Amino acid sequence: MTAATQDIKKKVDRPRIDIFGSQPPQQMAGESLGAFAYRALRDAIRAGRINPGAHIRELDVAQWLKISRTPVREAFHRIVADGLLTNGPWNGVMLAEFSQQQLIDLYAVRETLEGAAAALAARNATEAEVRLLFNIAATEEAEKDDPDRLVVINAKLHQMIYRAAHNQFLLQSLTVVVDALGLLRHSTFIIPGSIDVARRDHLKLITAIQNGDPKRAELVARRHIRRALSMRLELLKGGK
Amino acid sequence: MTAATQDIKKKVDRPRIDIFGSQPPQQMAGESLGAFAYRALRDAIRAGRINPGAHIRELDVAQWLKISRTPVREAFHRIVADGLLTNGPWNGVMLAEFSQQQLIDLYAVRETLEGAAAALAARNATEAEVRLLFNIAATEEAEKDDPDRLVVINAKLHQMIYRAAHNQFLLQSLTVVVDALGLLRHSTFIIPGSIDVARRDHLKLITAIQNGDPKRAELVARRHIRRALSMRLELLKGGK
DNA sequence: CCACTTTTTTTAGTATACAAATTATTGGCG
DNA sequence: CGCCAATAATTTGTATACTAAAAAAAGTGG
Repeated sequence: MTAATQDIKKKVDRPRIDIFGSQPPQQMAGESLGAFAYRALRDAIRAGRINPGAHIRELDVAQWLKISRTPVREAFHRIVADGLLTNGPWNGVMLAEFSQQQLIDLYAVRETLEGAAAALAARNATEAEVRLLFNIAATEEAEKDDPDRLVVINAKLHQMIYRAAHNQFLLQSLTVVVDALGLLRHSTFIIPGSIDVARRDHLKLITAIQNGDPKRAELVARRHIRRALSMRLELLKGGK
Repeated sequence: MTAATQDIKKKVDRPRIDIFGSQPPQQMAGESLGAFAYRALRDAIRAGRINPGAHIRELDVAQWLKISRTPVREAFHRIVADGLLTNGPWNGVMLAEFSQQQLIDLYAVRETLEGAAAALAARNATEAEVRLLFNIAATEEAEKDDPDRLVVINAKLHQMIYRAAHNQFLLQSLTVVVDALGLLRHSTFIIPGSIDVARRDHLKLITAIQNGDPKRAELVARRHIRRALSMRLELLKGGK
């Protein structure tokens, strides 16, 4: 081991998670504590209440949720498997954070899978599903001035396309990738004009699906994701 | 809930796993018991020592490995996340088994991802990696009469291509899919002629990668997987 | 004041005891 | 004999106590 490596290993600081003053969610009926802890942690992560790189301690989470460590550990393992948590340089888990290269790689996988989903949706979507897609697109149009809400609608739209592909494994793989990307704090919708571009992409994509045109659907979907990546990178360049 | 559904739920038989008379593996140095249990279970699954659909009990596994239930549960959760174990119709886990449609879906995802991996490998593979690929192909040629060994070599070759793509997330997604397919008992190499076809595919694929031709690499890879699926389905038709 | 060692504290790993839920068994009753 | 209820046995879910390992803090000698 080189001296430099040792230095790195010694100098890592592991800020304690500060974010657990917030109200914990409540356990739903028929939900095991393990599932509850899993949901609570994922929600906290999605909501951006945990800093990337922070050391997340079993006991802190257990006390936050007022349960024992056992179900918390279960939740930890599941989320590590999801790729949202990762084993830190020390022993214990931390919130994953991605380098720029990792971001590019992640988007490459997403482009591939979204393309496949779009093509499959063009083949397999039912009429009802197509109608639902247009409904969501209409909502998007209606809410075009509320970026926060658009993020949710956008996620729902994509999720619906994955469903329309009628392939559970594709859905699963895509969910993993998209969840990982959900770790990124700021939405790209704050970039001027990006909202309109995305909306036009969505309409073209849904139309291709309606027409049963897999080739075109795949093309549009892939271009849509490539655009999303370039916007993401632009955000990064401009000081996070 | 319909009457039929109830019937199904009541009539499921849940054979106990019988397979645990075998010698358990040994814990490696520096390996936690949780990791040990994970490895032991995965090995048992890969080796086909567990029947699909059998109810796998925490206590049985714990006693088999002579450890407590706690690390066994950890292993269970991880393998469930991998998709190799699944929650049975009752409460508890069982070895996953796929319907024909699920098989087709799984291969569809694999085709997409393998195609992407091949294309990326054509772009990103280093000279050393290409050399290694040709080495493995040579081994394949040398061992062409030993189907059992070929299964291993084949897996190694594909794994090497995934690596050569230099995209950790693609590698991850592919590993999940390929592992799930590894649950299928019999290799398609027992089909006469399949070995030669596969070998030719591999050579074409590696050559395309060497030439830095992503388009062709993707095409060859996708065709290779489609062929693998049709052989798999043929096996299924012929009475498992 | 700094490098190094020792002690203390913290944290994750594991075992076990117990609770809750589910499944199997038994014993009636028509 | 078959169906249902009541009870017993099994199995998973959760909490807690303990162990081992790692990190932080406090000493110690230069």
